[in-house]
Amino acid sequence: MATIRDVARHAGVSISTVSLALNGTGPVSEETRARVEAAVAAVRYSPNLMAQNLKRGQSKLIGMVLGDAGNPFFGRLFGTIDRQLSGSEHMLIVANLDSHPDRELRTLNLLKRHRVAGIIMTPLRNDPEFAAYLNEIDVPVVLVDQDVDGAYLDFVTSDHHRGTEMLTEYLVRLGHRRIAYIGGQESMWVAKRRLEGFRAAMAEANLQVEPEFEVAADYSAELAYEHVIRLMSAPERPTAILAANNYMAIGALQAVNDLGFRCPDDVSIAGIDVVPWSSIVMPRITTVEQPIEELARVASLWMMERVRGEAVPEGERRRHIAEPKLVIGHSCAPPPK
Amino acid sequence: MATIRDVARHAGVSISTVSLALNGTGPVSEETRARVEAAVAAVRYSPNLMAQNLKRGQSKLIGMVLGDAGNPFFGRLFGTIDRQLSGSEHMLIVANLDSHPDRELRTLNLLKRHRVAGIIMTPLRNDPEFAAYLNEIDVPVVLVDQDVDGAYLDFVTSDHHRGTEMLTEYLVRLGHRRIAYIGGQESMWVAKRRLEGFRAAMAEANLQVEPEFEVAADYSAELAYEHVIRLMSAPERPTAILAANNYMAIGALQAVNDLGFRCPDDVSIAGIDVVPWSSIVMPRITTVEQPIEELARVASLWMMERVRGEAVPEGERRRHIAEPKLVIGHSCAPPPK
DNA sequence: CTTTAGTATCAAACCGTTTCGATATGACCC
DNA sequence: GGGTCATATCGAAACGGTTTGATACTAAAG
Repeated sequence: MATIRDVARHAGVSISTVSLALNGTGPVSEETRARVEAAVAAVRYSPNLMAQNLKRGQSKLIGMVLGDAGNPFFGRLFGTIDRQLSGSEHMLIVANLDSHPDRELRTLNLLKRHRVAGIIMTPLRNDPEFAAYLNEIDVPVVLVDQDVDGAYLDFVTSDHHRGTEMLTEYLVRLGHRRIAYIGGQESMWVAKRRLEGFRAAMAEANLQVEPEFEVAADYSAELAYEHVIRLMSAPERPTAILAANNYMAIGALQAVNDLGFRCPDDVSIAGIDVVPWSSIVMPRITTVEQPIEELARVASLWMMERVRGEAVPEGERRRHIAEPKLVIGHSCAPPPK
Repeated sequence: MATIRDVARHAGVSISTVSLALNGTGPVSEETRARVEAAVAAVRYSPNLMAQNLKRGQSKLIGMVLGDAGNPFFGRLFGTIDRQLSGSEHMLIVANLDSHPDRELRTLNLLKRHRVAGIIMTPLRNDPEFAAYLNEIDVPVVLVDQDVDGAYLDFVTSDHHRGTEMLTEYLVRLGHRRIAYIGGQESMWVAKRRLEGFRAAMAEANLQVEPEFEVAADYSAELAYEHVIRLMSAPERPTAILAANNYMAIGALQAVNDLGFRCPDDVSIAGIDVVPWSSIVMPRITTVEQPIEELARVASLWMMERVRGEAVPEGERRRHIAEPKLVIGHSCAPPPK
C-alpha cells in the first residue's frame, strides 16, 4: 500500500507539503497541488485512516451494539443509522449480543480498545453494576430502545408504557374484560414499562387482572406458544391476548390456530412492534408500531453532535420519547357472547 | 485514556517491558509481571488497537458489505458471521448498500481507507469494470451469495440454479404446465442463475415458456404484485407462479388474494429464501431455503484463513456451493381442472 | 579468574500520519 | 539597502504502541 512518503517522493516534495495539500490545511501553490494530486493517482494513494486517527486523537468509527441481529427491528435500526452516517467518513462497527446479556461488557470493552468515537447501543443488562460501568465509560454513548436505570446517558426510545396502554384501551373499548398479557422478563426495562402500561389501562378501566393471565414468555415465540396453549385450554380462558412483542404475537396466533380457535372470532390477539410481512399474516395483527426511522434519526444525530464535540449541555442526559402508532389490523374483534 | 507510558511509570519499568509483559513476548520476571498487571488495573489501561494495528501493519477489523440490511437474509448472515468471529479480537465494520449498486465503490474505498484486514461482501454490481477493480484490490475478499464474473476471489453461495430447478420440477410433478416466473434484474448474477434453473427444468419437462409468463420484478414485492395482477387478469392465466425471492412471493400471494383467487386451490405459489414468520403466513409458502448458517460459516472460515495468512492456494479462487433445501408448504397443489 | 550463556530490562527506531516552528523566497515600502 | 510581511515549503516532533539490538547482571563452565 502506498504511503504518503511514496506520494511525496513521486511529486518531489516533502511529506508535510503532501499532507497540507491534501487536507487543504495551509498555503500550497496551485502547481504543487496539481503535482501532488497527480502523484496520488499514480501511486494509488489512499490515506491510512488508522494513522490519521491515531495522530488526530479521534476515530471515524462508531460502535453499534445490537441486542439480537436476527430481529428485524434491529436490522432496520442499523440500516437507518447507517444511512444517516453515509456522507461522513464514519462507519459502524456492529456487534451482536445475540440476546446474551453476559456478552455486553466484553463487547463494550472491545469497542473501547478499538477507540470508537462513540457507541450506539440497545442494552440488555439493567443493573447497578452495569450503570456504574456506563457512567465511567469515556466515550459518548447513546442508548436506544431500552434504558439503564441510573446511567447518565442520552436515551432514545418510544413510549412503551403508552404503547401497551393504547392496545389495552383498544381491547377494552371492543368490550373485552378477560385480557391475558404475555410479557418479557421483568428485569428488562422495556418489558417492565410495557407491563405497567397494561396494568395502568386495566386499572383505569376498573378491570381486575387475574394473576394467571399475566405471564412472562421471555420474548420467545415458543414460550408464548406454550403459555397460550395452556391459557386457552383452561376452563376460564381469556377473550383477548396482548403479546408484548412481535415474536410472541406470532407464537400466540399459532397456538390459537393449532387449538382450532379462530382469531378474531373466538379470541382477539394484539402485538407490539412491526411484524415483517404483517400485510400477509392472516389475520393481519393489530399492533403498536415503534417509529424506527425517528429513533434512528435522533440517535445518530445526537451521536454525531457528541462526536463533533458540539455544544451539548454538559453532563446532562437527553431523552427522546417517540410516540408509538396504533395500527389496527384484523386480529381483534368484540369478545364472543 | 491511559497509555502504555502511564502503566510503565506506575509500575516503575520501561514501556518496552510493559509491552513484553502484556503480550507475553519476551522473558519477564514473575515479580515485574505482577507489578505491571497491578499498574494496568490501577490506571485502567486498555491497549489502543489503532496504534497496535498501525505498528503491526495489520488490522483487527473486517469489512462486511450488505446488499440490503432490511432483508432478513442479510441480518442472519451478519449475525452468524459475527458469532463466528467472537472469540477473536476481530470486529465487523458493516456497511449497507441499500440496494444501490452505485454506492458499492465508495463503500469499498472507505473500507480500504480504514485498512480492514479483509472484506466479506454480497456484491450488487456485476460488470467488467467492477471485476477489474476487485482483482486489483489488495485485501482479501470473500464474495457471498452473488458472484462477480471475472473476479478471482473466494466465493460462497448456494446453488441458485438448482433451487429454481427443484421448485419447477416440483410444480411440474404436481401437474402444472402453465408456470409463470417472476424474476429479478437479469444483470444480477443470482437472478440470472435462478432464471436459467427455471428454464432448464421447463425444457427438461418439454414445456414451453410463454414469453409473457417470464417477467422481471426487480425483487420488489410491489412490482411482483402488479405483475401478478396483470398475469392473473388475462384470459390465459398461469396455474402456478414461481417467484424468485421471498419479497416477491409475498407480493404475488397478496395479489392473488386481492383478486379473490385462493391459493393453492386456484393457483399455486412458490418462492425462494426463508420467509420470516413463514410458519404463520397462510398458506405456508413452499420455498427453497438457502443454508445461511453454512454460507456464513464457510465465508468467515475462509476469511480468517486469508487474514491469518495461512497457506491458501495462492491466486486460486475457491468456491463453495451449498445445496438449497426444498421446504414444502401448503401453497402448491395440482392445477385446477 | 575469565568465558560463556542465559535472563531481565531498557533505549531507540519505526508504523503513517498531522502539525508546529523554522526557513527560504520574493514583493513591497520607506 | 534594510526592514516587514506574505507565501510556500520543509524538518522534526509527536500520537501509542511493538520490536530489535544493546546492556547489565547472575550463574555455570572451563
